[in-house]
Amino acid sequence: MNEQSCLEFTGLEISPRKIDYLTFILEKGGTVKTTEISSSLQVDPSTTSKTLNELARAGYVNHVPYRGVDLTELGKVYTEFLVKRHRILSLLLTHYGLSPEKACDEVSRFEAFVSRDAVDKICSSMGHPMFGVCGEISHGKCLHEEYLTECRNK
Amino acid sequence: MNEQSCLEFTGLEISPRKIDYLTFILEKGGTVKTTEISSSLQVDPSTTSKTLNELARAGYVNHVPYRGVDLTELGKVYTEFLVKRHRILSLLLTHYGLSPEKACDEVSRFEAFVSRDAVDKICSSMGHPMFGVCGEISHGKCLHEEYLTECRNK
DNA sequence: TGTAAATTTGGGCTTACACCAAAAAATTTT
DNA sequence: AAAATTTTTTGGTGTAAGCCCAAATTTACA
Repeated sequence: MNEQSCLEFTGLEISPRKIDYLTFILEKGGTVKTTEISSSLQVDPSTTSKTLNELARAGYVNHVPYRGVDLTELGKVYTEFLVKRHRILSLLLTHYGLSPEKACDEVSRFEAFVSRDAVDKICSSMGHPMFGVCGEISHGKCLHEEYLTECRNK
Repeated sequence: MNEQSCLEFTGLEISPRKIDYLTFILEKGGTVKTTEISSSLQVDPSTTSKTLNELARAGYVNHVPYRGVDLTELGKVYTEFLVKRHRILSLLLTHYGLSPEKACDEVSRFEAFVSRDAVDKICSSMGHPMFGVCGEISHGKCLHEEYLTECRNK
């Protein structure tokens, strides 16, 4: 995976449920076992096993059978975007009178269908906030030109 | 369908594609033929026929076989909400730097998963705007108490 | 009335997601 | 180290939402 990989996704590649898998793996960190994911997401281990294979085939995780998974470089970059998207959108909704909890729930339902492009626009329109309602917002390694320029001019 | 029917939905009842069917039927008005829907949504008539049956079973349309469909009272109220949601969310996104067209496209992808409750909060937080980027925003027959009170006090 | 057009039905395919049972691999226990 | 237990995977199934094609049905019209 090269350095431009962060520019090569729309944010619409992953289904809602796979977002849960990836963010769990990112938050847990390191190598994660099938059972840990299964009990966290409350699904049968066989379901986890199959989903992990799909995520591996798509290049987001390394899966060593019977051993566990960890994020690939693409997986890390991608999942950081997923987290950022979640936090930006949640923060946005709280600006319209939703409680942090409700905002989080609401966003979890639709975030998979919000493009990276839209998130970037919202993010810069909000002034690249550093904190959301459910954690720190990392602007990651994929800062877009506009923000880099802003930073340089500080 | 009684007068309270407008209070008995979450906004999450309908799949993305069915939204297209219902809004087309609302916009076309009156009784709509299978073929009209098919050519507008670019799907096989057999697909339309089956979807119409599902919408009829769910109570949103009256379907007279070989004749066409029209919205039930519930269908009208519900679809007016769908349109309002689309317009409120599109308007919202344009406030974050998205063009009207991009906002519309973006919203079309995720609107099905935004609850009525969230839409109501966003709507009142925006001051119940009357115009969106893709048409007039009707606040319909299901105005919530807060807005009714506001109106009474004007 | 008979043919053409519209519509529906039946069958099949895909994606996403889930479960269970059984096989396989790893781990733990004795 | 071998046996027993636990974890993980595989294979089979099922549901729900879409979609298409081909064939049957109904309507419309010439």
